[in-house]
Amino acid sequence: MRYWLMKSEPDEFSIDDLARAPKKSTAWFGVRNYLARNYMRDQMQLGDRVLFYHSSCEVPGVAGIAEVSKLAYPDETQFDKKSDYYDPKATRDNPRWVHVDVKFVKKTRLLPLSELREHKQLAKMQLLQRGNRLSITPVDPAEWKYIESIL
DNA sequence: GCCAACGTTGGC
DNA sequence: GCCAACGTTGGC
Repeated sequence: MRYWLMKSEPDEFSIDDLARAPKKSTAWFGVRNYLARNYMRDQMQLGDRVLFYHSSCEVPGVAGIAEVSKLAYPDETQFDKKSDYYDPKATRDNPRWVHVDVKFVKKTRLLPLSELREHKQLAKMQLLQRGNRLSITPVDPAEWKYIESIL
């Protein structure tokens, strides 16, 4: 089992939205970065644990825990001309973008980015590296364990 | 709203 | 295949 961090803008979709969603799960649609896509497509397994991270908001940080509940499959929004995520180069025969489903596990206290940065045990987290913009990053098992201990 | 960092695009 | 220009992300 692997561990991940996935960013979502809470104005768009928050941990509370996930808790309220049908079956408490959602398709993680809209990822348009190849590395993030490849993590979902090639590495995510059912039951993998996910730090649900709120980004681009007043206090960015970890807001809850989720798990991978469905393996990668094509992202419907790439075919939808009305969608912000429409990709004219994607076809149903040759889809370019896939995503997993994630399911609510629990809401946690908000663990702010600023606090994550204070812990030297987390200094190597990919999220905290300079210039990191990737919306999906792997989390080291030791980092995961440490974060659980301070949540 | 600013801007650093980084990914993507497209001309050559 | 290089790389400048451009667009996007996301913290501040």
